[in-house]
Amino acid sequence: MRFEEFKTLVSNSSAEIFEEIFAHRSASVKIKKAGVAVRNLEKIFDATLAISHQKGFHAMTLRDLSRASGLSMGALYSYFSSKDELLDLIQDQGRLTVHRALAERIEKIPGAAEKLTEAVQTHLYLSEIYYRWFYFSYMETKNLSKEQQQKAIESELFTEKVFIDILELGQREGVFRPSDPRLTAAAIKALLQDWYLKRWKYTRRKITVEQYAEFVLEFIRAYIDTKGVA
Amino acid sequence: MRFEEFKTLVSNSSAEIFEEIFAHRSASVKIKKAGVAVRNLEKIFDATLAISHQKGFHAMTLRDLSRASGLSMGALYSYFSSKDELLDLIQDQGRLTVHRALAERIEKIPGAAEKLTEAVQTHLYLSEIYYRWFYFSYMETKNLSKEQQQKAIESELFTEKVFIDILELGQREGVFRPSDPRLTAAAIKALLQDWYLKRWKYTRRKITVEQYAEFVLEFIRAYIDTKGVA
DNA sequence: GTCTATACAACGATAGAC
DNA sequence: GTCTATCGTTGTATAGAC
Repeated sequence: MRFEEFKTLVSNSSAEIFEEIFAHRSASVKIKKAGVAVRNLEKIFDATLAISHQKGFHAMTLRDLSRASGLSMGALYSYFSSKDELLDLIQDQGRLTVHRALAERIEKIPGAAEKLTEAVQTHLYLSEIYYRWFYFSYMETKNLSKEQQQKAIESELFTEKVFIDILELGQREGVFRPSDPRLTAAAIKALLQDWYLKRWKYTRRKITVEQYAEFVLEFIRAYIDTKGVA
Repeated sequence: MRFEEFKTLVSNSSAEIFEEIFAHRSASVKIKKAGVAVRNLEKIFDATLAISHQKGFHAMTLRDLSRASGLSMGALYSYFSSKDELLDLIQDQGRLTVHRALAERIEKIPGAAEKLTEAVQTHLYLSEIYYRWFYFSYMETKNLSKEQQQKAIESELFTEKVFIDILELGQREGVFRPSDPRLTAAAIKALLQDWYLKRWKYTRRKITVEQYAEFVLEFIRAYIDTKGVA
């Protein structure tokens, strides 16, 4: 699938995200009017991701956030009860969005080789669209509470499991040669994560996400395919 | 080379590190006696890396550092003039140590295939020994001054260049098949960095650094070698 | 629902005794 | 060379007017 096509698919469901936070976290969000709450939650999340991308969540002050979001300090506290809770809110929401998109797209596809292509593309395309969240999620893990850190670890292992399952299926099918699925899946994840962790490098070199996806797939296939490189 | 052998080679030159900081940065370090300064600089660096590993440099307070290093707040300021300068000090020192070790070991070796093995092993072994510094360096990049961020980018590109040169040499030699050296080098770096970024995962799975080095080399060779997998 | 004004704790940094 | 005591600032969070 082409990136442009994927993008329109995702952006259609993107508006629902903030309505979902509002519905799920009404305990924290003290605002009653859904319209107002949804609009401001989006402003707050965007501003938080933007500032944290520059200098990190911990270095972002609530005065920074107030300025960037256009809401006063007092108003901010109508949407979360502490700075740490804001961190949790963003993490939870991001994971929900990403896992859902990943799981939905892969289970439909039959055949290990085709699943692998789909999974790699979906992960890269998603991280291209939500790249600030992916970066944020990676870099702020150690600032989380123990409970939330556990969720982050589970999330890492969940994504890895998707690839382990595909690799094992392919070995049973005979299209992938025998190798340690866990080490290979870990390597695949490392290659996928480099796309958003080193975004400055790929942007500078004018590599598109489609070109990178193509390269990563060739790189992986050279190692796992039973036949040689095409 | 085996990791244990590498370790003894490096640890012999490891004691000189802090004497070198003391010599190079006497403008910041106000202490006159070399013996005292070297001993305390080591305590300060170790404590900073340990605390930052847990909760990040920005979240580490100087009271934390005082407690962990065993020096008072006042004494700390005899070794650096601000918290930001401490960050620079550690970054500079780490880069110096790593670049020197990397360059020294690779230029001696003839032949692209052998250079590649040596470079991968050296990078992984170094990051195993100085893993807290590697992790620190990666995660704290965006907390640096613009000037220091530039140095971090140059450092990333320097390491990558080592691999680009090896790949191009191998293509001229005819032992590596034609491919984009920059994309391949970026992928190699991603695999090397995963070792210290996801240390918890590999520790949990009881993967040793030698096993990981072996795996990474096989993974890379499958893509770049002219002949198939051995 | 949003604002301004403010409380209060914790921070980096320094002065001066020893 | 290191300590304790303290300064001024900045951070998160809240109270109460509108």
